[in-house]
Amino acid sequence: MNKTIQRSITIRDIAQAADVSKSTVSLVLKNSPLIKPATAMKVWATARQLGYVYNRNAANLRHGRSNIVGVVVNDLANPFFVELLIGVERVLNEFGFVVLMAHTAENLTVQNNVLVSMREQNAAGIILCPVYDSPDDLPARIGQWDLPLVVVIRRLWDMNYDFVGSDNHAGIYRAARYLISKGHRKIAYIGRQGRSYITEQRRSGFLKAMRECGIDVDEKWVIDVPVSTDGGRQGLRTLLSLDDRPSAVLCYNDRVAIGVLNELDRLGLRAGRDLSVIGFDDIAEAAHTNPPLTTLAVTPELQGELAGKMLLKRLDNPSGAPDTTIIDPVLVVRATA
Amino acid sequence: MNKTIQRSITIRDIAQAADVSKSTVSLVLKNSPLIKPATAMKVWATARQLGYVYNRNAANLRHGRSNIVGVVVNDLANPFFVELLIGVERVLNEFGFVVLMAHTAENLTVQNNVLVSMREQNAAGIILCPVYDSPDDLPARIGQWDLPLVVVIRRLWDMNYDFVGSDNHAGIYRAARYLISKGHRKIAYIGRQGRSYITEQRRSGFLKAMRECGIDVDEKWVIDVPVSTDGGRQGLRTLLSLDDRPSAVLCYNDRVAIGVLNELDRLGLRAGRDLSVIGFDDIAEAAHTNPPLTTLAVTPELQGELAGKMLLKRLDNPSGAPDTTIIDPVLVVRATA
DNA sequence: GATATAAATTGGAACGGTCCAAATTCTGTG
DNA sequence: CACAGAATTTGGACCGTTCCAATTTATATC
Repeated sequence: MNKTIQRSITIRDIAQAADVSKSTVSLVLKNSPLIKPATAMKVWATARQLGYVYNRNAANLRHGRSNIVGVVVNDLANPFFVELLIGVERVLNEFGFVVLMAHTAENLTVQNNVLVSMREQNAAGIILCPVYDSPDDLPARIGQWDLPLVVVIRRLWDMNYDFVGSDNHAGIYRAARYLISKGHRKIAYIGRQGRSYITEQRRSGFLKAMRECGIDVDEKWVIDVPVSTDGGRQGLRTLLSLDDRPSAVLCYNDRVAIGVLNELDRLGLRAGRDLSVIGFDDIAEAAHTNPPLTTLAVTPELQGELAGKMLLKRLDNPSGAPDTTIIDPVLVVRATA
Repeated sequence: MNKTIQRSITIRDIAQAADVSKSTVSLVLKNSPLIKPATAMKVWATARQLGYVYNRNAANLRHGRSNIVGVVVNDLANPFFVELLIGVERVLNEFGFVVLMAHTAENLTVQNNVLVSMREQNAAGIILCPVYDSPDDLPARIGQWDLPLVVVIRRLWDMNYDFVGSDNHAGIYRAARYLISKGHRKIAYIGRQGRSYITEQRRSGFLKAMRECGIDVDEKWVIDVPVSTDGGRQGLRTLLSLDDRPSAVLCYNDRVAIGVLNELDRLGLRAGRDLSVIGFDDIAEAAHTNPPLTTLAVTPELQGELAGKMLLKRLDNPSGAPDTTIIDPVLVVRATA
């Protein structure tokens, strides 16, 4: 065991061994065209031979930017965000960036800490899905930090920032119209507890479709639950306890819908036959529920990729006007509606 | 718009403004007891006032260690790993570390790149769930990099490293015994395609239970599939196409089991009545499948926490003997068996 | 009030790269 | 062969912190 404390190999060591200057080595490492190929070869060889490891810390310190991108996500328990994360990660990796991941669990304090931490870490940029009750000026504040930012999925009331997300209003509207076209009139909506832009958008999409078709909405059929499978179960129980039961239910997202499906099954009812159910997101698992879930596809992984690319563009051009990409949800009809 | 390029505020700026030396400021920032409280107050105040941001890059460069921990995970499409990740992240965060996340998608090349990248990033340590066909000397190689490492979930044949995982052999064995005790004799096992320590362990747990009970295993009932919902579906179809069908099926993990459940439902069969099904992992979603899945609970989130803590311990004591924690799977009986 | 000791503070040298302006070595041309 | 211009290479300052040894200041003791 050679247990001497070994100072790590630096650019200088290579320089000495290869008989060039450290500047040359530096240039070689970044594949500069200034260097004569023969020299480059020689340097690479000795670098490899000495077991050199590039020190990004030192590099970052000097030129003031890093290859770290912070990604903050709030609910990894929801596969939607995981798929998003996968997309982001793939794109960023491809372009030589590395992902500093943080999970806020919908906690505002954690979110703040995490953002500060990423700033200290000298992140090149941030991809953020804000906690539901984030202050409206959050993006502006991050902007003042000179930290390029792309907001994903959850738009705040303020909209002056790069954004990738889906058209929540149009999505739910489309699903509602579909149900109506199938002859449903007694349609319930299980929404999210709490106020936010996205929550309002979805609810209003539902209400608009109903209004347009001249269908009265019994307010008992519009309920709010926590966004989780348990929320879905609980929502369904509430609806089934009514004297006048709906014949179809539109859910805030797939997680909620899966809870609904589960509760239905428990009660010996069959989704699609006894009650139509539609979700939102089309997470991977929606194709494998029993019965398979009819839902609105918003391609989370693609959204992740788009967000990654938008950030890269922003890094190239920090001062351009804010960009926005909105995915139009596609209704995927499976077995539940 | 004040658009002058602003050099960022450094420790020196604070020093000047607060009329102390930069060394003092440095000491204050790390809450050194050497500093007189009054001075510390003053320094903190000016730091806040100037909008100072700590530069971890510089700090890391100087003292040679960072607060970054690399977490490499291979299959985020499997909620098991996500839950693990959540656990890891929470613990590390609590202790001031930050997670550099990487997703290898079971690709050995990606895994290598990612590890190199983390090394360049000067990570304090690594938590790694190795790609299935990782070379056996991978942990040793990382050890030579002087990079503290905790391997999770997937043990290689070599075992000389910190490890957190579950007892795969005992888990499947227990499930098999349970099925047998329920009167099943025609039990199938849907395993994983490819060889690895963990794959062998599970299969042998199954075979051992059968042997012990003097039950012949029809080799047509022991099949291998890709680990995915589709793998599960495909496996079930294969089994149902046999002249002699099994009455129960043990699955490599919950994802596979969910595929089985889905295919059963599609065929109008009911898991638990027409065919008993048991999974492995007890991912959150197992409680919400239709019908709810009987499975082996291995508490992935807890395993993540344990792995995080083990790494922290290793950072404290780099030269101690390798540590191992094995979770004993608990059979959670729901509706499918 | 002098002295010994403890408590606070400080300047300067690292850490390992990148950047820049200047120096050196090559080319091709007359 | 001299020389301009291009192609390569190079030394030294610098990025923002921490570490260390040394210095200054405060406190206790006689």
